[in-house]
Amino acid sequence: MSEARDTLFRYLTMLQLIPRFPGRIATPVLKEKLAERGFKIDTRSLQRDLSQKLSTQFPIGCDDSQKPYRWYFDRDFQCQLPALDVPSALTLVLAEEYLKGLLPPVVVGQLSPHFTDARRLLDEMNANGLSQWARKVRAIPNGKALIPAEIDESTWQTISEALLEQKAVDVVYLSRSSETEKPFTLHPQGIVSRHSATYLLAHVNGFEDLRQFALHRIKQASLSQHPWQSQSDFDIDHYIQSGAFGYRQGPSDVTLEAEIAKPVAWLLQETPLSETQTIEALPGSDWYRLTAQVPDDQQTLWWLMGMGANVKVTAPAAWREALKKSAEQVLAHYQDTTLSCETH
Amino acid sequence: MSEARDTLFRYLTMLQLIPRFPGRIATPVLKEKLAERGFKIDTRSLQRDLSQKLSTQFPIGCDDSQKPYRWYFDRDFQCQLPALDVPSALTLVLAEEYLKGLLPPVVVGQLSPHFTDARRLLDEMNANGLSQWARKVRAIPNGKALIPAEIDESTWQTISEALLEQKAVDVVYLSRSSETEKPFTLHPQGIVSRHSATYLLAHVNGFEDLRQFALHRIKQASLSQHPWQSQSDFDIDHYIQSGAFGYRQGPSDVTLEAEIAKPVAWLLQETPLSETQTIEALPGSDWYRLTAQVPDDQQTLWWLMGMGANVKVTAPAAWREALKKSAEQVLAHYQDTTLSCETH
DNA sequence: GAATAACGCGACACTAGTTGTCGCATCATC
DNA sequence: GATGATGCGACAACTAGTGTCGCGTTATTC
Repeated sequence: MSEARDTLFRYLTMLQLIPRFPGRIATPVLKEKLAERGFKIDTRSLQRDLSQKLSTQFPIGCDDSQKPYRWYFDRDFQCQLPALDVPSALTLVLAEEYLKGLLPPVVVGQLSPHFTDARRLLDEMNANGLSQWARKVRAIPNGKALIPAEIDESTWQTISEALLEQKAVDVVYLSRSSETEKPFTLHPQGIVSRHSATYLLAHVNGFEDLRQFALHRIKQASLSQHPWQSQSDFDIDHYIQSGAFGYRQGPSDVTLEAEIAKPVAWLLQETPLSETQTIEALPGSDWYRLTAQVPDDQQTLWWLMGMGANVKVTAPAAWREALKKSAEQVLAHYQDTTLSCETH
Repeated sequence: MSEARDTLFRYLTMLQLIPRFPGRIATPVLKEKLAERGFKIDTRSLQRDLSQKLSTQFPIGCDDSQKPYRWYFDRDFQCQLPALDVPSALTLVLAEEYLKGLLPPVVVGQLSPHFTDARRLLDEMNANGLSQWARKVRAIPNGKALIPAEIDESTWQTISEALLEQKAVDVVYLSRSSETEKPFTLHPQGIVSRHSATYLLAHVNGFEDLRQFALHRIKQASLSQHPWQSQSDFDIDHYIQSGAFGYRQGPSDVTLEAEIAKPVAWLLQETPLSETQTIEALPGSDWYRLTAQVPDDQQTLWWLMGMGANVKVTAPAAWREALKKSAEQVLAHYQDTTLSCETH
C-alpha cells in the first residue's frame, strides 16, 4: 500500500466499494470511504474516474436522476481476481445443482454471479470444441427433494442484513394458525435452513420467548427503528437439539448395532455413518454386523427407516422398538385390504 | 476496450491470467496471452509490471529458481470485484454448511476462497461489535449425512480437467471386487455426485461399455497421452434413469394418492412434493388427502418410507405394495424377539 | 420562493507514471 | 563453450493522472 497513492490500487478499491445493482453509492460517500482507506483524493478526480474511466471499461451504471449521482455495478457482473480454474468451475456447477434443491430460489440467486462465472468459463471451453459440461455433471440429492418455498428477494436481503447487523425488523407475517397477516416487530437471533424451508429465529418485540418464522410466510420486511433486543445466552445448537425442529437429539452419541445387507455394507464402507464405524461379515450369510457411534437424532432414525428390510437394528433398544412400531403401524394401514401378516 | 491500451484494464487482465498457487505462469507465456487479448506490450514493461507493481500490491509470488520466472497468486487469495454484500455472504455461509455434508472435503475446499471471503466480510462486521454469524446460522441437512469419502486434491483436479477438456487419464484404481490396485487408462464421460460419494463415468481404454469409478478409490491420476475416446450418443440423464445408481425411474411421472397426517400436510403445504400437488382435509379426522404428480423414482419411495405411519399410500398400487412388503419384512426381522402382529 | 450549499463538468497547467529502447549480465540449452 | 532467451537498470519521450478554478445546474433550507 506504501504511499497509498497508487492509481491502480485506488481503482480496485473503488470497484470494490461500488455495490451490485440493488445497492448504489453516492459520489461523496465514495470519496469519504476512499479517504478512510488512505486515498485522499480530489472530488473532481473521483468524478473523472467514475464517468470516464471505470464506467467505460466496466458494466457500471449511474443513477443521475438526483444530484449526488449514485453508482452501481450491473446486477450480475462478477470478476474473480485470480480467475477460476477448471476444477473450481466444475465444483461450482456441482454445488449449484445441490443447492437448487435445498435453498429457496432467491437465496441461490444471491450466488448467481458466482455460478454464471463458472458457467461462462466452461462455456468458453465449449467454444473451443470442448466441455459440454452441462451434459456431463449431475448431483443426485441425498433425499427426496421437496420444492423449496419461494421467498421474496427483498425479504431475504432485509432479514439477513438485520440478523447480521443486529437490527430489529418490521414484518408482515402470515401466521400458520390463524391464516391472517399480522404485523410484528422482530429481533432476529438466528436462521435455520432445513429441508427446503428457511426459518428465522426471533423474539417478538416485547416478549422473551424465541419463536420461529418461516421466511416464505413473511410478506413484507423492513429494518425497524426499534433498538435490537438480544438474548445473551442464546445458543443455536442447543436450541435445535432441544427439539425445536422436530429433531430431538440425546445429549450424547449412542452405539448403534445392526445387521445389514450386503449393499448397505458396501455403501457404508465407502461413506461411513461415523468416524468409529466397524463392519464385519456374518458367517454363513450375505449379511454384515455394523457397529457405530452415531448421534441420537431423528435423522439417523429416518435413515435407518429408509433402509427398510436391509437393516435389522439390535441396539439401542429404543430404536429397535421405534422401527418395529413404525412397521406395525404402516402395516396396519394396509391391513384392511390385504390379509397378510406372515413372516418370511 | 477501445484502444486496448488502458493500463488499468491490462493490469486486471494480468491478474486474471495469473493462476492460484499450484499453478504458475511464465513471463513469456503471459506476454503471449496478453497479446491474444489485444495488449501488445513490450516484454520489459511486463517484467516491470510484475516485479514492481503487481507483486508489491498483491499477494503474488515469483518462482525464480529457473529462468523464465513463473508467477502465481497466493493459494487462498481472492478478490471479488463488486465486493460481497451481506446477504450474499450469509448465503455462502449457508451453502458451505450444506455442501460440507454432500461433497468430498477436497472438493468443497476447491471453493474455500469463496467461503473464506464471505467469512472475512462477516468477521469484519464482528469487529465492529456485530454479527457473530457463526452462532446464528445453521443448515440441517435433508437426510442422514454420511461422511463424505475422502479424495485426493490432485485426483479431483486431474479428473475434472480431463473430463472438461476431453482428455484421457491414467489412473491406479482400487477395484471394489478384487481389492487390488490396478492401472487403467480411462476416457471420462461424466461425473455423478450422489449421497456423499462422487463417481466418474468413463470407458476403459479399448472397451465400449461405460463403467463407474468412485473417485475416492482412485489412488493416482494423471493426464494420459492416449487420444480421448468419446461416446457420441451418451446421455447422462438417460444413464442415471436406467438404474445405474440404483435409481430406477419410470419414463414418466405417476400420480401419487395418499392419506397423510396433519404434520405432513403442513410440511407439504409449505414445501410441496411437486408443482401439481393438492391437499384436502378428510372430514371427521385429522388426516388429509394428498394428490400429486411425482417422478416414479426411488427417492420418492424412500421419502414415503421415511414418513412411516404418517402416510398411507393408496396409489400407485406398486408403491402401496412396496411399502407394505417392506413393513412386513422389517417386522419379520423383529418378530423373533417379540410376538406381536396386532393392528391397533 | 429565494438564498445557499452541494454537485457535476469543462478547461488548463503541472506533475507523475508509463512505455519502448538499448546495453549488459545471467542462465538454460544444445 | 556458444547461442539465444530472459531479467534488469537507465534514459528520454510520451501519456495519463491530478488539483484548481469557474460556471451552470440541482437539492436543501429557512
